[in-house]
Amino acid sequence: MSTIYEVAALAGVSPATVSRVLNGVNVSAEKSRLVRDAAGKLAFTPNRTARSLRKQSSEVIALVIPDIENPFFTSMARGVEDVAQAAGYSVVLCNTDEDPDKEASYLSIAVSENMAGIILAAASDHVDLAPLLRRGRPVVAVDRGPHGFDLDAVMVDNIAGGREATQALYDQGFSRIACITGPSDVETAQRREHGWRQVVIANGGHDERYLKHANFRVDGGRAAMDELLALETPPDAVFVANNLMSVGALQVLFERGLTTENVGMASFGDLPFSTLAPRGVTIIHLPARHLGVTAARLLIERINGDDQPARTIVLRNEISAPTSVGSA
Amino acid sequence: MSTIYEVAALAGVSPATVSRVLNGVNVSAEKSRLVRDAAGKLAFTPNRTARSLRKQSSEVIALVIPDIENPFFTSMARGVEDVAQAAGYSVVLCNTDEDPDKEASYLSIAVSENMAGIILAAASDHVDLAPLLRRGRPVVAVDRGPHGFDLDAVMVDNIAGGREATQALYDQGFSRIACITGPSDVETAQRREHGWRQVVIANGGHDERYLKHANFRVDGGRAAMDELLALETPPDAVFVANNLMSVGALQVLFERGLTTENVGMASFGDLPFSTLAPRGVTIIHLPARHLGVTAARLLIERINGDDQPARTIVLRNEISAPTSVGSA
DNA sequence: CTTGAACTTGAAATCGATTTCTGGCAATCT
DNA sequence: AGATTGCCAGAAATCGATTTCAAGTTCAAG
Repeated sequence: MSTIYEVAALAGVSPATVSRVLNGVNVSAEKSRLVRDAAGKLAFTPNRTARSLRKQSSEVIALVIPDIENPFFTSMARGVEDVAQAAGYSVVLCNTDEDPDKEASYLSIAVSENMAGIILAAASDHVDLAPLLRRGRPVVAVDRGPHGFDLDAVMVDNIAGGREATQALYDQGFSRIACITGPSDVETAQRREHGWRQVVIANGGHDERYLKHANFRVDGGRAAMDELLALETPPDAVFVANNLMSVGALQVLFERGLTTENVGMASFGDLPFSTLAPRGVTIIHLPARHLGVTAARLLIERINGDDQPARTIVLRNEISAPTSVGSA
Repeated sequence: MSTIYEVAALAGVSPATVSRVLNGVNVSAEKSRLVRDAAGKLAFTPNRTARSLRKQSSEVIALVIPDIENPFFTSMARGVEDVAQAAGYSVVLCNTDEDPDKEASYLSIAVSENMAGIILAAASDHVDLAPLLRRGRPVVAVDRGPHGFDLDAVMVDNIAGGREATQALYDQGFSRIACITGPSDVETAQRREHGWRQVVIANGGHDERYLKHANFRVDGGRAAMDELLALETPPDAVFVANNLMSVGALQVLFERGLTTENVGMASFGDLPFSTLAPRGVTIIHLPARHLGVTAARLLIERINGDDQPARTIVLRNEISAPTSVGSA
């Protein structure tokens, strides 16, 4: 690998001039050509580490997500990537596994690697962003809010979604509606549950035994559904607060020979590869890709020096009723 | 953010000593304590960019994959991450979208960011790894082979898998067996097709119109299935060479009111969230996570200086017959 | 003809760590 | 006692780019 010094030597100019040519600063046409020729001949690629050390910033943005195996987040990642790529940034994906320690570690790496900015779907309520912000690194919160920090955020309306989903189940004729939500210290879990609670209370159907907390994964959905069905008076419908738990809940249903006509279901978030999914499930569709696109746009604006007050953007969810229930 | 110089000043020692304490080199207990105290007081984190510039290497490994939205690859990523994490490395995920240019760009970034090593599921047959290898950066090929380079590789047996899947369809009583495979310049696509071809020829059922190339995604599977069903004499079964295309093919089937009893199906690779998937599909299960784990182990051995000749590890696939067809 | 504004260019400082080189000091061996 | 070995720690060089500073040119205005 060649350095700027070797290019300079071959072109017969100073390293400073080579740097200027590379960065498009005023240089005479002739020297510019000399440098380009030399660089081509040596297959020169500037060392990003050195550049980043000097400039105190790199063209990399970090996307920190809690579960890389959840299609919701990979879809979001795609959105981020497409925007970032077009703006000349590369994206590194950091998977925290909902673990605050892993999250802290990745954030600290982001600082010490001089990354240009961070898009964060926070694992914990208690992230410490102070070191990042002190260094002037822009951070955009996505999916999960900016816990006490003054940040741009891109969200969906979790409470409204929880309400709509629950109401839809009542509208379909169910009356004992349970809720399987995520870990109690995760904001999205709290809010979706909150939406459910509002509606069941309004309908006089509130029963605290119908509320289950689980991890946001398939096995969590399974376990919670098992518990619900084991109750003395099991619910006749369930609002499940994320896509993967819905998969788990459906598995349990089918394994017991039940269908969504016996036990109604509404899922917050599209079932992954949903065309393989059973009909009869009400879905709150989340604009996953669009969340990513929007977050990336905001971040890049901030990187480019925009310093207006922090914005929170709430994207709309769409609800789709099940196709067969009601018609059959 | 504080630097090693500030820590040195506060501790009353030289920067060199601070560095030595951080790296566990011989330093007297007393100075060591002074340095630790000072570092703690300043919340000092070493600047990775500077370290990496000097050491000519970082603790980051790049995982380059063609499709981040494919659960096969994210599952592999999880495997890589777990091993890397435990060994003190962080993993950055690079999504090439099967685009050789994006791939080349990410590989070049990997070099110029001094990354410790690369795990590559190559998009194209014609990757140029020479610059990487010249710099002594270890590269491990995963899922797709090392095209002409002398690399460690971790693979599954694509030809055997194609054969088994096709044979299973014959065994289930189907006779006109089509193949939906990936892009013709992707090695895994070629080999899975090759396995299919061997078996259909052996059974005297070869018909070139039954071979379709598509991209490795859901829409590719849809398009190919549409074309197959539009043939004068459509096939009565299909071997689909990857998981996402199987999803697409199944969609088309169901939309036309057909089932896997009318048109048999075998999928190379688990259907994503397969418990939602229809029964009646023969599956070649791929050890996705294990591929990642193995690749990461090999890579870390190389990073640590192992220089035995290149190894190729082939992991076993398992086939599972459909549960309902044949029993029903 | 002089002055200075505008533009190129190179030398050298800089980013923040690691590492080599070297000197000082104490312990060990003749 | 004198020579040798070994350890510790500071000064300075180093990684490879960018950027500041200052010098040298050219050209137009006064």
